[in-house]
Amino acid sequence: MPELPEVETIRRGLGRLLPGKKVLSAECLDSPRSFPNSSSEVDNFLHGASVTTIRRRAKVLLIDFDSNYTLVIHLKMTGQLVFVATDPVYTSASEIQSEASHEASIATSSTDKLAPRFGGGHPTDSLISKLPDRSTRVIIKFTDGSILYFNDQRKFGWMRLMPTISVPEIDFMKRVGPEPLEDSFGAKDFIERIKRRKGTTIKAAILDQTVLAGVGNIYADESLWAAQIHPATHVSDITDKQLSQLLVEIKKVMNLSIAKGGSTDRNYVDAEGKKGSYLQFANVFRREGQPCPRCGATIEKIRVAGRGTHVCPVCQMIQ
DNA sequence: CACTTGACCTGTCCGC
DNA sequence: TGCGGACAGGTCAAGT
Repeated sequence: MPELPEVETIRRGLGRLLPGKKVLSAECLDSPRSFPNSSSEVDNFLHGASVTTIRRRAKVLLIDFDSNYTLVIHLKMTGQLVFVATDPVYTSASEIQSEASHEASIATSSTDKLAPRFGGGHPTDSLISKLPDRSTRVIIKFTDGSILYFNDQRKFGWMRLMPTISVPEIDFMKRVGPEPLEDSFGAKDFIERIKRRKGTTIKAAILDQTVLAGVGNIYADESLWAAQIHPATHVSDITDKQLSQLLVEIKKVMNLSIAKGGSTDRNYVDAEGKKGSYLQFANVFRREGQPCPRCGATIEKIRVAGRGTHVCPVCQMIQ
């Protein structure tokens, strides 16, 4: 769930909302799991610090403070970061809620199967007014009365406060591959990296974060469909030309998703509590039993690389 | 060493 | 209607 396009959407939202805000307090409701820093670290480097910039690397969000500390956040599958402007600008929160409601009604009108839902089925507009809820893990309050909620149903997500200068030293940061949307990342580099995983399937290879950053299950299935490559194809059986096309499709699919505010499958929302609409444009993901938009064959759901995998059995032929 | 599987969690959905 | 169990997937640790 949050994959690169979702995390990027959140980054852009928080980038509009947070810079300049000064932290009043930070509270972890399931301490220390979701936010294991010591209270002295939080007191010394978060309380009273102001947000400078919001960055993203792979699926990791980075909130920098003028204390030269950074909140490193991984949302894993069900994590949310939702910003709520309470008093003194209560009206702006209301505007956000009505926008979210509008978008949710559009999304719901597409197909029942894809109608995004939230927890127990609450519409998005009720989310903000009901926070905190039982999925809330961390509450960060700012001096102007606004609040940032870190929610995570499944408790896989986490945040850590650490010196900004130490962020690149995190194991994950050292190992993670290049950003697929960087212009400087091209076919040659992609092909070479994929071929390091020649003993496995192409889906496992593009899901490997050390090969390429940010691809998760949704965009793996969608880009492989677009490139007409069966997800279970062994890397050694794919031509350079096909890999080159696959990179084109990965970039296309991710850019489209960012433009649509990401994918809301079950509970992803952006920084303002809004759902993403990309799944309305998905060709295979969660569309098993429906006709392939390209050839009309019935889309199947199979298991590849330990994941539920959506594939057209006709036009994504194993080579 | 390369690769695969299981664990971490909780809410939802399906079948009995 | 209630309940058990399968399933969802990002990442790391453990197993093959």
